[in-house]
Amino acid sequence: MRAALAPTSRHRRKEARPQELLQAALELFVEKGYSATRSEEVAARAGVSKGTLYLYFPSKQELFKAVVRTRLSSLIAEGQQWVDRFDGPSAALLSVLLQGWWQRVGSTAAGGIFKIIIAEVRNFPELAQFYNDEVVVPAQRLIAATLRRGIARGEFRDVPLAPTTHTLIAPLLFLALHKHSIGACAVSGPSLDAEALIDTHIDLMLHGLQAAARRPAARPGQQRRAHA
Amino acid sequence: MRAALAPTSRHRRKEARPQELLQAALELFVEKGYSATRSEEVAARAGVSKGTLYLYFPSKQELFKAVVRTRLSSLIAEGQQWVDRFDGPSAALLSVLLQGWWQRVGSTAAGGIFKIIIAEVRNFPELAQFYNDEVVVPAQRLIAATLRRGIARGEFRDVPLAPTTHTLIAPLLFLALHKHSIGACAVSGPSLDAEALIDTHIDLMLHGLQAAARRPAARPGQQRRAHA
Amino acid sequence: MRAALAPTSRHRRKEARPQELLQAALELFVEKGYSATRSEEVAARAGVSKGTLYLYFPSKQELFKAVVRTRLSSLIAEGQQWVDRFDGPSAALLSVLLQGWWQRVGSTAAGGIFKIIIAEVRNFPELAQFYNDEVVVPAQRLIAATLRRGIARGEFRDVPLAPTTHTLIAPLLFLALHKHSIGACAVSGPSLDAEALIDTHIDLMLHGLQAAARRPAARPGQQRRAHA
Amino acid sequence: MRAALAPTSRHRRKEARPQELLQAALELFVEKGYSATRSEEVAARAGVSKGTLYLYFPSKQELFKAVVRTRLSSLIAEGQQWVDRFDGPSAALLSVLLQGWWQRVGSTAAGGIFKIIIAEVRNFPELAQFYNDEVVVPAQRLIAATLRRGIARGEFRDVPLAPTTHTLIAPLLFLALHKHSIGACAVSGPSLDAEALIDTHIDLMLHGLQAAARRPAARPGQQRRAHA
DNA sequence: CATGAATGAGACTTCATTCAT
DNA sequence: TATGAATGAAGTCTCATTCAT
Repeated sequence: MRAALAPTSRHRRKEARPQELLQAALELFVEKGYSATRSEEVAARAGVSKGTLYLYFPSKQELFKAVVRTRLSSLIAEGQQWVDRFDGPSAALLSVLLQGWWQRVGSTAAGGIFKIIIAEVRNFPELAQFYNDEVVVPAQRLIAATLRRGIARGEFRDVPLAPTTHTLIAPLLFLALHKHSIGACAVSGPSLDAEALIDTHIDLMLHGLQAAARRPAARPGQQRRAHA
Repeated sequence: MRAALAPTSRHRRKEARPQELLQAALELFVEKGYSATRSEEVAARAGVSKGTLYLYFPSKQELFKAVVRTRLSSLIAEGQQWVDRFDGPSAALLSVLLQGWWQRVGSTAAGGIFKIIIAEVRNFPELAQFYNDEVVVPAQRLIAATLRRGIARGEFRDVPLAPTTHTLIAPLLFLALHKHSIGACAVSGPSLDAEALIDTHIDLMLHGLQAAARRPAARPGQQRRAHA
Repeated sequence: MRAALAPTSRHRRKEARPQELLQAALELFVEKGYSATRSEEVAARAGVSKGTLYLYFPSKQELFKAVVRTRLSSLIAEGQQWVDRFDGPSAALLSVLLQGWWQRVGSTAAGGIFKIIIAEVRNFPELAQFYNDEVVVPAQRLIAATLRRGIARGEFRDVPLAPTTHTLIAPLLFLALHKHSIGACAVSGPSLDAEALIDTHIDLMLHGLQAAARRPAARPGQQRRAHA
Repeated sequence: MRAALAPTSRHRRKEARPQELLQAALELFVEKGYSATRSEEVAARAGVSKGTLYLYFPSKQELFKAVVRTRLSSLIAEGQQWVDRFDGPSAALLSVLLQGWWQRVGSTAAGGIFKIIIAEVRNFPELAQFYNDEVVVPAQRLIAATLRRGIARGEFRDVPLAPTTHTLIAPLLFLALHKHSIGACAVSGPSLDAEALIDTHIDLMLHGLQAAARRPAARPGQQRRAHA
């Protein structure tokens, strides 16, 4: 089934184990939260026994940290490359970044990591610094760079960077949070239409950001979708 | 016999107990989360024994629901009255609502309730419905009513209500979430300036909402504070 | 309302309290058993507060002993008088005793005391001797005397006294036990028809006891009721 | 690898655990009753820790149900086979059934189960239905089938089935009840001679049941033992 | 006498982690 | 390497009993 040089299925399994365990752990941590996830359940979902989990990760805490490490770091670098290479209106760049984040992160399982962080970081102090350095700072740098670019090119008003970054990111993060908490419950409340929400958000933001004179220009999300 | 005199210390304690317990519970739930808070610890912080807690609240879950009712439901009802009675520009009303929410909820311990909901609602399905009925729906009604008012009076563009409500609320909620999770950790990262952030958010929103022709009018947050 | 010399209603209440508490305790002990009965519930059923119960009985155990003492002793003496005075066929005497026991004891709340004894005597060692001396021995004496009378008069076969006494009594006691345990549950099983059962039992017993030659004589239960 | 050799001590223990736990549970339930037995104590008597008990039985209630199934249900099924296959006088069959019940159930620890049911079934409604379906109904079917057989073959009088079944069973059950309650206490009262009592009971019952013409026939208990 | 708020030992059950196999 | 039986600390909730009023 596999080429002669490929490792035996046994070896392959052995090498794949950590990834399988990390995937199972991510899913369960997102579903139930860190504390409420039982290590036996992680092992079971990865198709191994409880003892095997402890062969690869010395404790539940370390397993959690490994999940965070493997799932968040690569996502940041990719975005930074977009910003560095982009050559077009800043409004379009901002739109691409936010839309892209939702498609590649927010709407996937990885989006649930934010819920875990919000929920349990305070009971898990060493994670706080790690998450701040590894995720918060680089992500804010990304958005701030884009805003600075727009202001410098005269496309955006001269807004304060940090708070604006927050207002830009928060609704998206919040959407991911919602998706993995109340949104995951069978509640007869109003369900969020993520796509519409993101379009509206971007539209609103660009309205707010753009200098009065140029406002009619470049609003990429607008062509595809009218605000129902 | 006890007539108009101050109640005995025993009686005074008895009447104060529920509030003391609710306060202790709120603090601990916000600090540690719902599951991670031990009921004995709530009792201890209120200065009573484990058993006494159960004299006033039949279970940990009911204790939590009582906290939500005391600290959120009642304020939302109050806000609805504001909206019903308000007589002035919708921009001012929106600004008052958002600023007021931060001062009375977001910046206080009650703001931590959102973290708890986000974090644990999925493991306690009964809470999902309770929170949805008691908080989510009334709060969205509040904001939507305000937007509808502005649109009807020609002050706001004809934006879609639900997504706009989300973009208006999310950054504030997110701020509260941050304050009680990463923001509560002793991390050397960038700390959020909540006041500046809210001002910027409101400014940005009003820019985005207001009809082009009238934009220069009524932006209450703007007079008092320049965007740092 | 009461004669002038009668104590005030307050005093009357005070004197009636122990009886009211004992009555409430009997009912609840029979319903739930000793351990499962909460002392607050006993107090509530007697219309007083928890503290008051402890004014009259120093502990739940003493309350239980008081219930047993006041409810079992008088029942025995009454039966003995019947035996001493009876003047007729022994079959009729036996029938009267067994029927009478069911009507005056087994079918009433007092019948539940046997359940309590069976259930809890082993966790309550000092009660064992008391119950044996006060109830078991006198009751067996009663039945044995009747059998001895029948044998002496040539009405009954020469059966062994102790075992026969047991076979005579057990089904009735068992009926009482059943009434207060499984019989009190809403179970779709076969419910016992106590009257029919007692008639059949007496019939069977007299058939078994009576000397072969005389069997057709005196079977009191038989006239009134055919065996369905 | 372990082939036909004896299992390792670890494996041997694992297979024996459920039986050890059931035995310990039976003993303690009979000694103290269901509620008064602490699960940790059951584990300790079986030589394991608290947690291990829950590895094999999901709750105290399920543990109890397993005890009933192991010690009563299986024996009743066995008895039914006896009845179906038996080829001889019904008096002998009845005698075998009652004597067998005493030897295999009544005189063993399993006889104490009836005490538990009597004592606590009312506080555990789920157990009522379980016990009724699992024990009461099958056991009554067993005896009723035997009576019906005797009546059909002209060996027994045409007695009513349900009440007769009760009179047949009750003294045995009562004997078991006594043995595990008052009989288990160090009381200087008259102790029951179970063997004699059962012989007498069977003798009495067969006298009562058998048709007048045939009474002298087949009374198996009679040859071995005179009524002391 | 009477009350009922308060206590705290103790019950059942869960689950991260260890370790003999 | 892999297993899964075993452990025991910890969590929620109950209830007999006390005692200030």
